[in-house]
Amino acid sequence: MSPCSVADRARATIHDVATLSGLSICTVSRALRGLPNISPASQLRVEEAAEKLGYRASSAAARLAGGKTGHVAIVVPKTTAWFFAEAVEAAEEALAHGGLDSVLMSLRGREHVKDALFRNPDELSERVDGVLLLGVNLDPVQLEALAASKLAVASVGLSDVPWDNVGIDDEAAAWRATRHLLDLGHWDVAILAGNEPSDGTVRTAAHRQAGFERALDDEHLETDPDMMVCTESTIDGGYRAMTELLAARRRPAAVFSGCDEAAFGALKALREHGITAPKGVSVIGIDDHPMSSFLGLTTVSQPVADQGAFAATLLAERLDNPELGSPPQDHRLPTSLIERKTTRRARH
Amino acid sequence: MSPCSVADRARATIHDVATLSGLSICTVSRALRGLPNISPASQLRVEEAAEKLGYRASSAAARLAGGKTGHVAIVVPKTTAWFFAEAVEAAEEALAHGGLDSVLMSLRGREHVKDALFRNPDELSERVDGVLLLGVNLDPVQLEALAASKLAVASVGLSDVPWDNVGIDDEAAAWRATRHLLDLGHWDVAILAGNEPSDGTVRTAAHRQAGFERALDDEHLETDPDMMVCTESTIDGGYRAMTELLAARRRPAAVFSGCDEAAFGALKALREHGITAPKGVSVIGIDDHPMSSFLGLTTVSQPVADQGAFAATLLAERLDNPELGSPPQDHRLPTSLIERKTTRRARH
DNA sequence: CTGAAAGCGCTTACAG
DNA sequence: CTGAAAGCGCTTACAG
Repeated sequence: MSPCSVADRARATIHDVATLSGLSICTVSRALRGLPNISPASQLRVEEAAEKLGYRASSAAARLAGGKTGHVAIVVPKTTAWFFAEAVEAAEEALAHGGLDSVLMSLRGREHVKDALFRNPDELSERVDGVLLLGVNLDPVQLEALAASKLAVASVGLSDVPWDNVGIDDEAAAWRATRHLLDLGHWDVAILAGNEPSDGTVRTAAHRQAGFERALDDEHLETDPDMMVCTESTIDGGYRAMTELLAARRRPAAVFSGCDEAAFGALKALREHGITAPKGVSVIGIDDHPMSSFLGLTTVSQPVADQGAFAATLLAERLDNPELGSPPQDHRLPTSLIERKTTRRARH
Repeated sequence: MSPCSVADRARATIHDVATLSGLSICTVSRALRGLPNISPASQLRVEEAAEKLGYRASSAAARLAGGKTGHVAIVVPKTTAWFFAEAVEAAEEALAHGGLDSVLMSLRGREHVKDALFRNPDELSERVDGVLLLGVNLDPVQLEALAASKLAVASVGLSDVPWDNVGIDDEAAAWRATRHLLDLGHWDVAILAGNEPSDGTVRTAAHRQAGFERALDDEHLETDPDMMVCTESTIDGGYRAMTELLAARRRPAAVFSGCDEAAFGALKALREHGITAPKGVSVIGIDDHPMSSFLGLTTVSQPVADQGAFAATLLAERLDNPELGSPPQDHRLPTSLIERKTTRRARH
């Protein structure tokens, strides 16, 4: 029996690479991690030896010795909503590209889970090197605790946050959507606005509502309180909101929904009242949900996968260069109006 | 300055627990892991000391020494499809319950990623203790390599697989759906069948087609080749398939779609031909996609979250008791017919 | 039932 | 530019 047949050859360790390259494990370690102070010749020999042996550092050992886990937590309110599923997928790909494993943590609306995670980030930093927050609404206490921790952080869709963030300009997107309605000659427009706490890191609904109001204001139009209804950002929420609007008040000429899913529900409520868009009323949303093209919903689209990938990349970069002292940035990706079949010109 | 103020107290190690309890770290280690041969008194002292110190074992150290990672890979074709997002969410929750971190790995249809992952499971087992496969189609070579590895494996939605699997009885679900059409008096029924390789671990489409054929056979009806069209299991796939069916052949009285999303596409194609369900034709799907209730689609529902949670639990149990020699089992969860608005009795 | 010792595979100062 | 040594916090035989 050969003592080192391929079959029973164990995984190569840093010692094997050191032996083969004729250098110390210490030098090997430095060479492999791209640290300075290595002669080009040594660098080359190490790389060749590692290559030949198919060497891959043990993340457990590296972590124990160096305090790195090679893992990043992707935290989402839930994975089942389209936006998060899409962003998670793109983020996971970007992180994998950087050699990082993605540990998925879904909050599922259970506040105690969120609190357990963020009240004491030290325990989290035992498990991961960094945290990618996707639309996670942190209260001020959680925000502060996380910012004070040693974890690297990046996020998608948050506001006023002391780390890299990627999102869209929600105010501008809502303005654009409302502007489209106005341009079509609809002056009597309702808004289905989202609900959210006012002291959290997620301010999407507030910004979209602000954009709506600014668009009206541009035309010196007042926002009619009767034409604003708050709702959950779901099909059911939109359905209930639209039903309420139709039941208690007069019919608007157009409806701006803060998100596509609520717009779906609104369309359904309208249909049940014998009103079809765009004939009876024009409807527009924001997001470009996959179902929107199927249903013909006019909307303002946002690049979801891009946001997830971008934020993940920023996080991976910070992790790679911890000394990188560049200040955190807030990136706003472009959105665009997609005209489909639920909006049309008013007939006065 | 107190040398051990709360602020600068480092994380407690096994040594601290040993010191406080007056036992060796070895005994502490055994007690904490629930190994036998510990006196009740020692057990108690260890637990108290650990509790008082807020001790939590370092997973990196445990892994390095013991070869356990405390991580499980959740592998999916993509996270963005409803089914997978839902199953992932439930699986992650169940795994977290068992103290396991979920590492998400999305294949995104890139065969080379799948191959890299499963051709050499040893590298994967460097990163995780177990693998949860959600609807992942392995070819025979990949299947064998994974089965031969030291990784614990469980899956959702696979067939003929040498590890614990959870799914539904696809053949029965399709039979039930088709039976419903037949019971309504529709004898001329078409099928929108899914595409899939015939040598893989995912046999959903084949089983659903078999169920369809058996239902017809029960009535001594032949499956008309003109009434069967293969398609991707997506909205677009269903749309194209239905369009094709309508263009080249006669109009069926009813349509059984192998999945709800394809049924959505079929509905759209029908509408574009001026046909609305259930008036012109009855349409039924399988899945109970979230949009199905919105669209009023009659379907056979399957419990997606339950499947994910169940499989994850089975995996966690195997990981907890590696000596557990019980043979792998195939669990089939119940489905049920949900009548909505796209099917109705035939008028002869 | 319990403990001393070796070792998992790396990284980190520190010396040279 | 390079290496010897210590150590990260556990677990695993082995001995008692």
